[in-house]
Amino acid sequence: MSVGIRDVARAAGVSTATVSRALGRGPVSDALREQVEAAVRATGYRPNLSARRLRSQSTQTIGLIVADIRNPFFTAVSRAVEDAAYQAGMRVILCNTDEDPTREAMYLRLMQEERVTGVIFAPTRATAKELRAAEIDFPVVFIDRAGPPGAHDSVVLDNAAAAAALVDHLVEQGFRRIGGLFGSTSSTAQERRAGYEAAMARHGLAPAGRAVLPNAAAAEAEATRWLGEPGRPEALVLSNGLILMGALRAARARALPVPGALALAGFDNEPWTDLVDPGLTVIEQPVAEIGAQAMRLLFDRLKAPDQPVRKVVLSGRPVLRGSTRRASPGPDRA
Amino acid sequence: MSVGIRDVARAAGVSTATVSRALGRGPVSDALREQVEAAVRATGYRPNLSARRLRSQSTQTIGLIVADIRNPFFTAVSRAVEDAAYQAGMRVILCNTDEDPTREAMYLRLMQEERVTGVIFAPTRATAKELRAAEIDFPVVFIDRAGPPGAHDSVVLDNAAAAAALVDHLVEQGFRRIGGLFGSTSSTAQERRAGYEAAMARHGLAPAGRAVLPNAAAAEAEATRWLGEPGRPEALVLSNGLILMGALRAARARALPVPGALALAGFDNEPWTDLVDPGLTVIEQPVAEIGAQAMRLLFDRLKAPDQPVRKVVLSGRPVLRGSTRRASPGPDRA
DNA sequence: GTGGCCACTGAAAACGTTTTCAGTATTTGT
DNA sequence: ACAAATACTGAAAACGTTTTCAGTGGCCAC
Repeated sequence: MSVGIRDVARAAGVSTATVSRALGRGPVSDALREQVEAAVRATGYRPNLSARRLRSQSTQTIGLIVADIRNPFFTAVSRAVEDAAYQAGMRVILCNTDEDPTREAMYLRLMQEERVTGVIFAPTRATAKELRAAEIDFPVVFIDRAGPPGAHDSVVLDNAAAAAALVDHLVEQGFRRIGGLFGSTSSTAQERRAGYEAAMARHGLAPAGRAVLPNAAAAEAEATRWLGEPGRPEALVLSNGLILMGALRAARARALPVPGALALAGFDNEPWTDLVDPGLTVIEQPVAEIGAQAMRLLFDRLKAPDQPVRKVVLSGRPVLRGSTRRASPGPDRA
Repeated sequence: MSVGIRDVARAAGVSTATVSRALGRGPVSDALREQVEAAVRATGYRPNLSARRLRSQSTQTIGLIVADIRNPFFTAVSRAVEDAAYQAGMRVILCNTDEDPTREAMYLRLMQEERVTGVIFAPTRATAKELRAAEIDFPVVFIDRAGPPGAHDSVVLDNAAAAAALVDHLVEQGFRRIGGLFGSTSSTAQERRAGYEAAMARHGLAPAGRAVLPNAAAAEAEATRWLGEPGRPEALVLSNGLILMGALRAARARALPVPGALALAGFDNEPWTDLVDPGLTVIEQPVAEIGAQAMRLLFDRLKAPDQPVRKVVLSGRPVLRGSTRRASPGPDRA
């Protein structure tokens, strides 16, 4: 049926071992190597990767486990990861957890069965906390979100600083009643909330943070509710692109002019954020860099399994747009 | 080192064959099945999928080859495909071709080596044309784009009708000098262009279509150039979401009010298209349905390899928004 | 009581490679 | 010129499963 290495060996008049070596990097004379290559062309041979993986005990496969590939942040990161992986001759298995710890556990088990070389993982807080390196047979690099210090390599944003930068900017623009809407499932959202609260405190303002499921629908619902309450915030900090979108929809639904009645500042410099009117002030994350760094951490870990755990912290870049423009001429400098 | 089926067999006091059957669906007595399950728990056994695939000659893996996962259309489709695949106990290998036939060929070869069960593929025109079923060992379902009739199963939009609907709408709104910007690499963009030209002809209008690489940057550059020319169009039809975004940026760059000086109508009802001002008129594609249908076609084909080739044609849903609102009070009804 | 069937089980082969091991021919060192 | 190292090669083992094949024992029908 399918042509195997035996057929190539027969066609080339050599042993299967020689064919294997000619295709790999074993020592083979130039003459035989050419014979083998000719035989490969003649037979149309394609190696069977399942067999190769089994015998060589090296799957050349990495798992990429994220919340939802439809979140543009993860889309971009995944593209970067895949590019790096294919370039290194590895495959990627992509899994969407929808922020569900049960599915996370299921996919981690699947990764075990796949005998993956390593995993890049954006875990929920629940899983990040309990995932001990001892339970799994492959290195894990946390991405976007970190676990307890020292457990796994990770590449994250300086979330607290980024959130604080947004608050500082809002305060500087004259806003005072600044609320925050943060994802409920990730450590990253928590850090952003902490950064927000610290900055508010530093300015002598009362923080008002709320947690929502990190998707646009939940964020819109919560924001719409909030904006209907008395004493509603005059500015909002939103902990990711989906929540930012939800908040913008809520402002539209409540017919609140931005930034006149409500200023918005969020995360993720998605392509549409400068197309809306006004443009949205956001923290731009270095998405490609995050993916590439994660792969680098993973490769380094594979090369040196016992080196100390590393945490790469990248900085966000504030992109200031109209959604946070000064509310009033800002007189209260005294 | 790692615990294998032999260890489980030893722990359970049975043969490896019995373990395999107990875990699969072979006939095993209840007593032994329980022993095996206990042994699995005790040893922490996880089957090795590489070995399983090799022996069973069934990889339970499908390839998904698209232009770029960062195109929201493909993002959404891929999520649907992956959900269906995992639900059926299959893995997905995702590949980005960037519309490059060389990369397409490379990934198709990779799919051969993976011995995938099937492939879902959004090919460039070049590859779609030359990909004969004889050359490959697995069924292929074309998605979003079709090849020559009868070669492969496919699920596509009724592109010509959708593009014509946009033209009809624009004409009805009083626009006459309607241009079109279409992707240069896919059969789908070509069909949309054909639909556009047919509709223009039907209305007695002169078509003015141009082709660009289907990405936002290229589209913006071309549109900006076009809008600077004398006799520039007063409306544009854009063949996908990226090109639509590029055109909107071009309008902004040229400071042309939409729809006052330029109406825009495009494809892909992405979340941001109703957040910009004015909202963008688009054809909404049933993205989840496309992914699900592709999987269904693939499974059907696997069950009945010799059934006639099928082509599923889905309809787009026009979503009319402000970007195509009547230019003038539309007096010329006579 | 015996033949036949059924339900279950284990030994061993098989999947398609890579890798080990042992060997041969050739080259190098002295 | 000879020992030793080097460069290459093939036979066979190994990777961890599933599947085939050949039972074994129990049960039923006669």
